[in-house]
Amino acid sequence: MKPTLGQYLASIRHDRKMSLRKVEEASNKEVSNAYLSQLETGKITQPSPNVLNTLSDIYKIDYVQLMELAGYMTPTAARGSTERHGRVATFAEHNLTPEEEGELLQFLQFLRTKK
Amino acid sequence: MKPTLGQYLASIRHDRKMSLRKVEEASNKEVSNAYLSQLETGKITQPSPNVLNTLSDIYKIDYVQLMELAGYMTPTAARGSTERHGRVATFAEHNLTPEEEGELLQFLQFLRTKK
DNA sequence: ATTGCGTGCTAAGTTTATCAAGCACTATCA
DNA sequence: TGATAGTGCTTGATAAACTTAGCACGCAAT
Repeated sequence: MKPTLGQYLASIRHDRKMSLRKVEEASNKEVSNAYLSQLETGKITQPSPNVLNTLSDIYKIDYVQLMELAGYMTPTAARGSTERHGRVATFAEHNLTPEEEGELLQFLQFLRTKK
Repeated sequence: MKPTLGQYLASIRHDRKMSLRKVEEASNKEVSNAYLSQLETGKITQPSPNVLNTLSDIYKIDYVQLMELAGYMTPTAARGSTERHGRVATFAEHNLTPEEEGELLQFLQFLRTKK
């Protein structure tokens, strides 16, 4: 299953070690903690681009990436550029430790050998 | 002075000499004529990016411009679009499928919550 | 124990985009 | 005239985004 917007937002927030209310505060109340929770638990799947923008701002992640995860047309996608897989959720934003990197690689091997 | 989204859409449609129902048809019913009317008369100010995309497609106008007129943040306006994390994405060269990305993300979350 | 805070989450409400149906008007043509 | 079809627009309903208030838990210190 392709990562959902909620999954991705949650994983990023955990990586940044921020609480829901911290993010709310960092957004100047533009995004309430309750709303963020609904986003991360998948109860809301298509937040307004403005919300996505403030989140990408806080987390320092790519805005267009969030737009794509939310199922919105993006300017690059609109130009008919082929959407290559692997471009959506690179793990560069997750501040992986070397240990985690190793575990993930191992898990990836497992995934691919079992196929 | 910048026109409103509705004004702009209406002027473009008139220029293209299309009726509301023609546009509806050209969009494969993705945009109803009733909805378009409300858009042009300013009763709806923030249509979904997907709607804007199909309209920009039909009228052959710039998608990003419509996004801006609708009051949405655009990738070029959002800072960090030129930045693009300089760090190497560890898994970038692994050609991950969306499915694999999802599984890896989930696994990473598991790794971090078990600590 | 209990006060108190921080955590994520939910329940119920308001607002808004979106659709289907249909109205009022005009023009065309029998 | 009357029928038909095209025009923009409105109305009423629904779904989904968003808000506000508050719950329930865990945890630390009193």
